[in-house]
Amino acid sequence: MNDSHSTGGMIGAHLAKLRARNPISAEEEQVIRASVREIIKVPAQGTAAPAMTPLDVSMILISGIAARQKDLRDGKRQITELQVPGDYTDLHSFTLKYLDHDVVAMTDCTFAVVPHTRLREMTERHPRLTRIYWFATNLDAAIHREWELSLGRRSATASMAHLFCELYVRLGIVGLAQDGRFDLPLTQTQLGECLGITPVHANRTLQDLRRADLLDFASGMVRILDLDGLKRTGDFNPAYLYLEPQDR
Amino acid sequence: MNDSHSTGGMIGAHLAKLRARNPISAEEEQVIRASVREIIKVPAQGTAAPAMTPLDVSMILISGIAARQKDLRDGKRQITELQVPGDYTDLHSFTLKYLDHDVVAMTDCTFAVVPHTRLREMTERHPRLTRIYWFATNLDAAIHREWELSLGRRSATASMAHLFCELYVRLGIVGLAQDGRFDLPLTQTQLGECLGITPVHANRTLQDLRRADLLDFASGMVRILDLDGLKRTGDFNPAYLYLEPQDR
DNA sequence: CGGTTGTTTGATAGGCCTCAAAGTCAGTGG
DNA sequence: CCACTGACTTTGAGGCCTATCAAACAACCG
Repeated sequence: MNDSHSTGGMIGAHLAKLRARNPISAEEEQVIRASVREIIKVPAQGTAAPAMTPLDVSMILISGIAARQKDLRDGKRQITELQVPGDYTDLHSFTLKYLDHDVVAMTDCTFAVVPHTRLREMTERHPRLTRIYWFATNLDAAIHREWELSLGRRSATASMAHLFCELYVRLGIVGLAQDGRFDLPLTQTQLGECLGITPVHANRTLQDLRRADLLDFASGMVRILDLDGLKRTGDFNPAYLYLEPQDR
Repeated sequence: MNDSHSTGGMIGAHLAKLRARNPISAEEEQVIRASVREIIKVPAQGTAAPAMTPLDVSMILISGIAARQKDLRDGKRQITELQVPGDYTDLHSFTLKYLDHDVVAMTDCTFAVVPHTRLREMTERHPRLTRIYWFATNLDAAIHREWELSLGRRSATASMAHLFCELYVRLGIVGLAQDGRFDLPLTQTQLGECLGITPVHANRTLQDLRRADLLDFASGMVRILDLDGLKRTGDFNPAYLYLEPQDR
């Protein structure tokens, strides 16, 4: 039917993300691999999934950094969540039918494309996998809530620290962060769009963290120098990332 | 098994909310009614579902206003979503197993309690209902994203206007708002906790809207005087509430 | 090497916060 | 029936955090 070796072979990060939260059997892994129809590339700044448009596929991010973003009439932009490799960037389009936001590629990205027809089959035949993917979208909502807390109540410095902590954990799960280091090819403007601040203030906020010897962010590379201190200034508690494996 | 007449009979608002987005058959309605184990009351300020605690039931709000809220170390509080009658306030606890936030009663509330065991049965036997409830949690996430946009990019006045527009639509769906009027027994402090502003500023923001003849909010009653104007100042577009019925 | 994109710095402005106190109103009890 | 209380709303003054505007600096690129 589909060539699950050439396509399903690239979703190692996705399986790692799932397995960090629930056991996945060999049979389930096979179903997941077989759900992928094709692999596509989206260049930096490109739109992977447009808002307000009927969709019949969902996409798993294989490589690169993507984001959900919403725009205001006056051109102001808010990123509501960052996506890292392994994330199902628009699994929710399966039930929503269209998206209330754009999914955009922050860097050059590769995606695995999964037709909604196969997700529908999954809900008919694989209730446990269905619960696991339902959980995955609920995890996105939990991240949204934590960002609401940052946007509403945390200072810019605390929000920035919190964001780096979150990314360190999420990238670590899929093997893309270790020893306090990870690649993050985002501009300061884009970081500001995550935190609801201007590029100028994003810059000054990063300088704060640098001056406090908490982390260094330069040329797309993050070096966390004091993880405990960073967690403290960001009021970071990873419970909202649901890292303990559970039976679902 | 359970007395679905005495318990399931109170979820009319819930069915109305579901039917605004998808057809629900008589058989499915029966499954939903039968899923309710009991009805409980939670007094104003009480915690309906505590954060960070293993849960084995989910709850449908029957009457009253509830909220998801997250706290910061320093006591600052952020409400991440308001819940109105008909909403499944913690359906996501079925897959999350514990919540990253409290569900608190803003007013005296009544809830229908649904054991997770019955939700699990639903995922095994009723794939279409599963998709519909999956959608319901994705709708919560969409609301979270819209609030992120308010918190990050909208002015306090615009955010406040937007919030009233959202509540007018959501309460209208379940028959609790009409002709620009609805009950909203919240304090200005609580409204501020939704928007990430202080009580003092919430007060001044409400005065702005009053002075602009957009709406009046007094003694727990909202009167929208100029809905179009309110939508314009709040940059409100209801697309994120997914109001068109779809096959799921 | 000019052009473009992104970062950094400086000066000023403004939205929202903080602190403080007065005003309003419903409920309670003498 | 009138203090009295407590919760909430409103007003005022001053200050801080972040935005805005402008320009210089740095880095990459064809």
